[in-house]
Amino acid sequence: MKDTSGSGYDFVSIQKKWNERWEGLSLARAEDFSQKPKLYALVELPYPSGSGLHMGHCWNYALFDTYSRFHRLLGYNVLYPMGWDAFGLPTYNHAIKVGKDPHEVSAESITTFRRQLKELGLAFDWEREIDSSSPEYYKWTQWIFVQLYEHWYDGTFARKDGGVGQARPMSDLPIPDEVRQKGESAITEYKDAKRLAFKKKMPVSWCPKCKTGLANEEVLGDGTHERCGTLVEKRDLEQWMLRITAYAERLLADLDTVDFPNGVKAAQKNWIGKKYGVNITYDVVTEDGQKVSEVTCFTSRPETNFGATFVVVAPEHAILEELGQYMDEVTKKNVLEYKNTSARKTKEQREAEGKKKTGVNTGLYCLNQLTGTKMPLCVSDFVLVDFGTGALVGVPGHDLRDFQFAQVMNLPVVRVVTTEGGDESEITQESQVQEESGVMINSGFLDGMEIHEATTKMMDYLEEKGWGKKITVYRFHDWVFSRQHYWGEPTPMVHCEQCGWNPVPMNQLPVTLPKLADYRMGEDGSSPLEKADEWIQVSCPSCGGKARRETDVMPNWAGSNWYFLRYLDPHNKEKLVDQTIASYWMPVDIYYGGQEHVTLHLLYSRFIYKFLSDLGAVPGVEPYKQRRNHGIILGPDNRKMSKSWGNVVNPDEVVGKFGADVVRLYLMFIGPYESVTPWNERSVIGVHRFVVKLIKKLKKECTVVNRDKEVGENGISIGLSRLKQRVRGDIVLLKFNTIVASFMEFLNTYEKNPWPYEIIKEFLILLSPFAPYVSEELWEVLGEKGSVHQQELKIADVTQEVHSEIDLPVMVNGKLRAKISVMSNATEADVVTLATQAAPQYLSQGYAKVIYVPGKAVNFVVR
RNA sequence: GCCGGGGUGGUGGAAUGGCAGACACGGGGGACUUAAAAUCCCCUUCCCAAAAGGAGUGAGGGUUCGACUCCCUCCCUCGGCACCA
Repeated sequence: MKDTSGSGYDFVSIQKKWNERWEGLSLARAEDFSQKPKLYALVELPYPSGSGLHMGHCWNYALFDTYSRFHRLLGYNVLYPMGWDAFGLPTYNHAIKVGKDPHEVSAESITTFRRQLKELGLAFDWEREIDSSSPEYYKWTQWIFVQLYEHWYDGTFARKDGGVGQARPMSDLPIPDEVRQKGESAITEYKDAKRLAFKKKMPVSWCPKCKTGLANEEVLGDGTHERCGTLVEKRDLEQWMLRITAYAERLLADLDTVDFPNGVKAAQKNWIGKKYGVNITYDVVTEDGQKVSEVTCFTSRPETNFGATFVVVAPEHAILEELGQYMDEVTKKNVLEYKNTSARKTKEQREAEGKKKTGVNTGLYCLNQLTGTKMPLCVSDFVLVDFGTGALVGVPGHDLRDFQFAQVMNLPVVRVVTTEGGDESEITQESQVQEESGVMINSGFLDGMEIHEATTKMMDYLEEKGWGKKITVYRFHDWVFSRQHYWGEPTPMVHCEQCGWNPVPMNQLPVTLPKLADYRMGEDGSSPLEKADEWIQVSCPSCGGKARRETDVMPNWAGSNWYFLRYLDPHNKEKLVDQTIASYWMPVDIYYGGQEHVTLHLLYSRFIYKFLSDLGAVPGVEPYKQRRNHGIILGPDNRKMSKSWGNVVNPDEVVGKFGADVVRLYLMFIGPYESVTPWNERSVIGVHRFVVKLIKKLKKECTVVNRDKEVGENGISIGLSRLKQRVRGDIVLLKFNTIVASFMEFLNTYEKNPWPYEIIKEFLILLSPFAPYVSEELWEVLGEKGSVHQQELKIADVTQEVHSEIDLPVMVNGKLRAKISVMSNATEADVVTLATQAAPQYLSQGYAKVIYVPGKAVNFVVR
């Protein structure tokens, strides 16, 4: 395809020539504090993998390269940066596979990526390039961690911006007297329980293939690791955790202030899963009524509590151990066995069980204060230990799952809500279980009330009596922030036998990742850094005694949480980012990235930004003003591109075959920016034809061009001004596909017309963000000096548009019957007269009414 | 089950209250050529032999002079969440 057809399009030498010439021009340099309006356009930074750039990257970056270039032409100070999310599992796994040092593998991949991006003609501000795995960068990732460790969340603190809740230094943490009285270790324990970064032993998801713990967000709905597809297990591990749940309320509320797609907002709300309800505490009693403990149940529907007949706790619930002493030996054994069996159940087994609940009775009871009855206390794995309190109060008459459990366990069912029509019959089957509507009965002071009205009444009542406490619970959890592998930021913490955990002092950051002879993971899941003896041994920052470094590293999200801030001030040695520079550029005006990051990166980085905002380190409270998700480019066979399908389209190959401009234009033309569309080489050829035709036409026009030729008010001039309007309107909406169509339409329409010099010049400026090489080449052919990319794009105001002759549809009762040709500013009377003549056969009986919408249509209403 | 997208020719897709199918692919016919490739011209939603005409944007109803577009009911499909109390 390399100019074999005599097309005059030798893209190889054109690209080579301009890549060299552009090198010194800094076409994409963003200037801090420029008087021009700023535009921060951000694309997700890639993790550089061994296989090179994939088509999805190209799509993502080419579209926003065009967006950025276009705004530069309009006079914006545009920041469009690029960097490398080089830490993390993909690079690490690849290094292990090829048996090299991850440092080396990562550097090689970055070199490939950078070359490929440049060959696509992407104009990034390379002076701001960052690498999350470089010590200069991860010094600040570690600094953020230390700050989290050194802060606690005050949920009642009145913020400057009028909101409530803020992170505050540990030194401001009030220590309650009862804690103080217990002494130093109690105070330390109390403090540790409040920190935003804290260590906790807990069951975490564990990937047996990657041999590391995972955050809940990294485990897919089917229970597999989102990176490698392996079924995850649960393991008890000591992990560093980040208290993201402290920010739940603000993460939810501030969604209303940003321009994100509905789906993204909904997914984040779903993920956070806020629920309002009440925690009711019940006395646990033995058969003969002796109180032995208490259990707290969360419920969002307390109004049905007169119908509560049992309490169920999760098999892992801590209370069971304590209650063991009050159970007989057989019961105790049953409970333990049940716990072990359910721990071994896979997700599939649970799903297969479906409605068929399982459980055991503890022989103990909970006292229902409302009815004075003793409710059996049971154990079942349909109760989740990590939602609410891990215990629930069963109302089998009005909750389907409770009913199913009652059936299996032979527990009584009491009706407290009537079905439609006032049905008060006994509930004996699932279909009778009423959850959403009805009137209260058998419920004392609630009788006669509509069910939802009774909810608040009951909450108030329980609180008044001191039996319950209103509470908001969240579905999501604190963020597991430790990984037992090598290729990540070392966690900047030191453990001393005497003083416990201490953060590495600021002046000793970064804690650099040591090189290892063998950087593979231990078979037992131990961190590879355990092998770095010298590195581990340090003196305690607090007492100077012997201490050990933390050997777990941070997850791959750690570096990408805040990377968009480092682009602003990439070489700052004193601070993460200079406040005044950040105030100039932030927030990110538009952020374009993948749907898969919605509850991962996008939520995490909003959390970290809010924390940094609490520290006063960054302006505002939200990092991204506008977010758009890109779609997916499928293989030509309509399946997801994958090596196993053999349907991967390699960017190097297509750029080599068609040239960068054609690939860029095709990526825009392929469909809407968020669509899921197959790659179609036939369609690439369509775009190639357009480019060749354009070059042919313009080269011809350039040689016959007469610089004095009048532009005048001819068709092509009006056509070009309309094209400009369309391009400008569509680029704001990211409708790149229709823009390319408009360019094609323009060429088709005016292919036979002469193109005056001024028209060619303006056309090339308009085209330059879309096809940077071709337009620059033709700019030179035209005899222009300088770069087409440094010109100013002038777009006239819509109102100044010249009136011209247009086709106007003539409709009768909304049906198209004729067309007339009128001036776009013609008077209604003239239009109606013309229209009447155009469709006489439909108007012979006269008409009742005429509606004229200038420029759109004229419609006669005939009755 | 809940939440969020989407459903338009043979295909990717245009049109967000005013000419349905822009633009492109594919297909058909023709020109050029010894031939092929490339290129150029014409046709290409469906029904009817054609014209005239009619039907038509997942289905049904509604609002409107006028609906792919707005409202209601339903179906299908993709994505997120889900034994979440």
